[in-house]
Amino acid sequence: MTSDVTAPAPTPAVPGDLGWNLAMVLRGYQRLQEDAVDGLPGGVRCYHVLSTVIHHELPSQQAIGAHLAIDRTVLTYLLDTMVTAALVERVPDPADRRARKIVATAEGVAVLARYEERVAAVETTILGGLEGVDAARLGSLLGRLAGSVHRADPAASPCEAVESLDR
Amino acid sequence: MTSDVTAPAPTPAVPGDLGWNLAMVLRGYQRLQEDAVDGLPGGVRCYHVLSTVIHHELPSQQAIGAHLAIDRTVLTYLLDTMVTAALVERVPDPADRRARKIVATAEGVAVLARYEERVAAVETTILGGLEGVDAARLGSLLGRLAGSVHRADPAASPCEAVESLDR
DNA sequence: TACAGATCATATGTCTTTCAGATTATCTAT
DNA sequence: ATAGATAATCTGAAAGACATATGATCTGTA
Repeated sequence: MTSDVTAPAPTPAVPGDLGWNLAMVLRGYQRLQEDAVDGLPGGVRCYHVLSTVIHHELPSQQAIGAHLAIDRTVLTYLLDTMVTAALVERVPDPADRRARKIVATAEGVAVLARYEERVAAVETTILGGLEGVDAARLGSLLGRLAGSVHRADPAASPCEAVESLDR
Repeated sequence: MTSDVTAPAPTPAVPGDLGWNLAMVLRGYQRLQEDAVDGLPGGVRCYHVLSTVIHHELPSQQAIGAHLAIDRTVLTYLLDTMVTAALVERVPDPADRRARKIVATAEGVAVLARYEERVAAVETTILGGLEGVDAARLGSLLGRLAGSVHRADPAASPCEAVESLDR
């Protein structure tokens, strides 16, 4: 099997394989991630939210939910557990008192840093199925594709909020 | 600390981005696919099952369920709807009368052929965010990675059954 | 100012989906 | 022939997602 891919198989052999491959990889990734975030209240989603809060400073819960495709009603009680765990705080936005900005506590920042190492290890493990250069290539391609998908569907993520960090 | 491997950005900037990218692409894919399989009883999963039945001739429901990560109890009534729709039949395996081999009817084959065009179009659309060569490369890399993930976790898919087609 | 409509977070109830356990029939091995 | 394991099915309980309704607030308009 050579890896020159130009001519022979531009599309996977069977329609649907792309989805199967994506799902397979994502499933393996999530399984490892579940172990990696053990101890975090709220599980994987807590990690996602915490990471989002710290790395993209989104202005409202709604923006976070849209970014992660988490329903607002679900996000409410997910944040409850995170506030209880003292990872984040709900700060009323002075500019818009309906909205609450979610900010990480000092402990939240520390906790995220600790778990990011483990998640990074998970990614390394998953990508370990490919050689270094290919892994990097896949990451890059996937990132570009995700960006295009994200752009193609503004409904999934309100770009206003993300835009500032999107490039 | 140690994640600087070879190139400037082999790993996404933030741990978790890989998962976010995967989820984003998969979500976009599935959304399009849901429209594409409109009219198929049982939705996307029906397509998956039908495709699996026809392309990989697995010996039992259990093998199908493992391959697609569908719970056996769920598969039972999913197959019910497909049998009702005359897409597949449950054929008692003469070699093992506990097991039922799921075979597609002539109509099932025809229906799948029809929908495969639409799903292929979906994949083309999704991959349209990349240029041709890159799309092919991504497909190839993803396939290899999925294979490695699949092999790393024998629990998710009983390899006996799939092995013959897994090349 | 006053009002209407829209928006953010939350609370509540419904509804689908998932999952564990028990059941029946069958296979395998001793 | 008997015991234990396995394939499919059935049942009920638990979890999760989703739509809807509510209270507070913002925006625009007259």
